[in-house]
Amino acid sequence: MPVKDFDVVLVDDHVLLRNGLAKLVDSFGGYRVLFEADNGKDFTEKIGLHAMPDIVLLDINMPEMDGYETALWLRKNFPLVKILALSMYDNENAIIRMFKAGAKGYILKDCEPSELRAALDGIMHKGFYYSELVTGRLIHTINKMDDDQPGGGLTQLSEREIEFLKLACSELTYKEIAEKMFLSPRTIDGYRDALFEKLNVKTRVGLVMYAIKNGIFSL
Amino acid sequence: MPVKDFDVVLVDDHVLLRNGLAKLVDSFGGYRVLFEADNGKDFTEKIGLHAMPDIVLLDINMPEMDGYETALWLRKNFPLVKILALSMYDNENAIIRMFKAGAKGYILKDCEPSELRAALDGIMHKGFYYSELVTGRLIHTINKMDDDQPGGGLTQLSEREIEFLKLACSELTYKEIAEKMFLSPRTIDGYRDALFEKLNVKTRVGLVMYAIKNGIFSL
DNA sequence: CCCGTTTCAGGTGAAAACACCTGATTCGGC
DNA sequence: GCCGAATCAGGTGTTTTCACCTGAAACGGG
Repeated sequence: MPVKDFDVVLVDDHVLLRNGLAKLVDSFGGYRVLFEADNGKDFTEKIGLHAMPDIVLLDINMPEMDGYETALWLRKNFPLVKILALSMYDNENAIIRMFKAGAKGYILKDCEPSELRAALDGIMHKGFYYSELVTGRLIHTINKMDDDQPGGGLTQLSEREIEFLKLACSELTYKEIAEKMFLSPRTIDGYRDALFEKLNVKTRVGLVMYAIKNGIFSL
Repeated sequence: MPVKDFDVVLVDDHVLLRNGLAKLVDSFGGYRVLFEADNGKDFTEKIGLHAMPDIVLLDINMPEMDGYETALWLRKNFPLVKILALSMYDNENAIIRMFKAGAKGYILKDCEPSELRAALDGIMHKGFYYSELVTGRLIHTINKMDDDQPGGGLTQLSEREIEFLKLACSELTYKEIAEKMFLSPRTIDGYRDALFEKLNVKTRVGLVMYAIKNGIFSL
C-alpha cells in the first residue's frame, strides 16, 4: 500500500507560475496539489472547502492580501498548516517578516526545482528548511543589529506609515500627500524622517525601493 | 502518423516559473519544449546547439540580456523564429517595444494557461496573437499620441540616458551621479529634464518607477 | 495616577531637486 | 560644406526635500 501523498496548496497571483508549479509539485512524487488560490483572501475563502493541507506554498507579494498577512491569519486559524514562503527577492526584511509570521522555509522564485523539492522535504520531515540564502541573510542581519539599534532585527511599521509609504511611491509632493492624508505637511515630515531612520535610507527614492521590495507598493 | 509537435524554447530567469511553464507547454499537446535558457545571453549561446525552434517564449525583464535585446538579436540572426513576449506588467511602452522588436504576441505572467495556449496556437497558425489587453493598450497609446508628440508612440532612450536612469534608482544625489558618469552636474540636469519630457513624468520617483516597470533597473 | 507609545504639528536652515534658459562640441549623412 | 542629432555644460531662480529641533494631545497598561 502506497504512503499517502502530502497535500500542497499554492497561493500566488501569477496564474502561469502557479499552474507550472502545480505540475512540478505533482511530478515530484510524494506531493499532491490540493488546490490553488489567487491571493491570500482567495485562499482564506477556499481552505474551508477542502481537506486540511499539509503545506502551503505562499507567495509574498500579492494583491488583496499579501503573504505576510496570510501567514499570520494561517497561524491563528490553522496553526498546523506549514508555510513555505515564495518570493521574487532575497530581501532581508521580507525573510525575517515571513519567519516571524510562522513560515518554515523561504525560497526564491528563481531557484532550481531541486531546491523546491528539498524545501518541501525539509519542511515535511524535519519541520523546517533553511537555505544557505536564508542563513546568509540572517547572519548579515545579526551583524547589522549592533550598528543600528539593539532593539530588534525587524522594523515594524504602523498603519499610517504604510499609508504614507504607498503615497510616497508617486509623483505627489509631501504637501500633496499631507492633503490626501488630511495631515499637516509637518506631520508628513515626521513620518518621512521616522521612516528614514527605521528603514535605514536617506532619500525618498530609498523609501520607494523599500516599499516595492517589501510589497507595500505594487507597481 | 502523428503530426510533428512545434518546438518551443523558454527564456526566463525564474527557473521555477520556467520549469512549470515547460510542463504546462508539454501538457498542451502539439508543443514540445526544446530547451530552456536563463536569459537572452544564455539563449544566444544555446540556440546554435539545437534544432531551430518554431517559437520562443521570451521574458522581458531579465539580467544580462533582456527580452528586448534578445528579440532584436533573434530577428537579425534567426528571423524565422517566432517570438511570444512574456511579461509581469501590462506596460504600454514594453508592449510597443516588444512588438517593434518583432514579437508576434504579448502575454502576462498572471494570465490563464488557456490564454498561453491560445497565444501559441494563434502565433503558429495565424502568425500572431493579439489579446484584448494588447489591443486595449495600443488604442490607449494611439489616443495619447495626439496630446504628447506627433512623433511616434515609442520613447527611444540613448545609452547614456539609460545609464543615468539606472543610477537615478539609488540614493545618490544628482551631483554624485554626475561624478560616477564623469559629467558635470549640469549635464545630468539636462538628462533628467530630457527624460522628464520623454517619459512624461515630473519627479525622480517617476523616473524610478519607469525604470523598474521597463526592466531598466532590476531591484 | 503616571508612564511610555503613538499620533500629531510647529520652526529653521541647508541641500537637493526642478524649470527654463543659453551655447559649444562632435559626428554621420546629404 | 552644411545640417540635424546627440552630447556636453554653464547661469538663474523657485520649489521641494531633508536634518534637527521643539512640544501637545490621546490612549492603554502597570
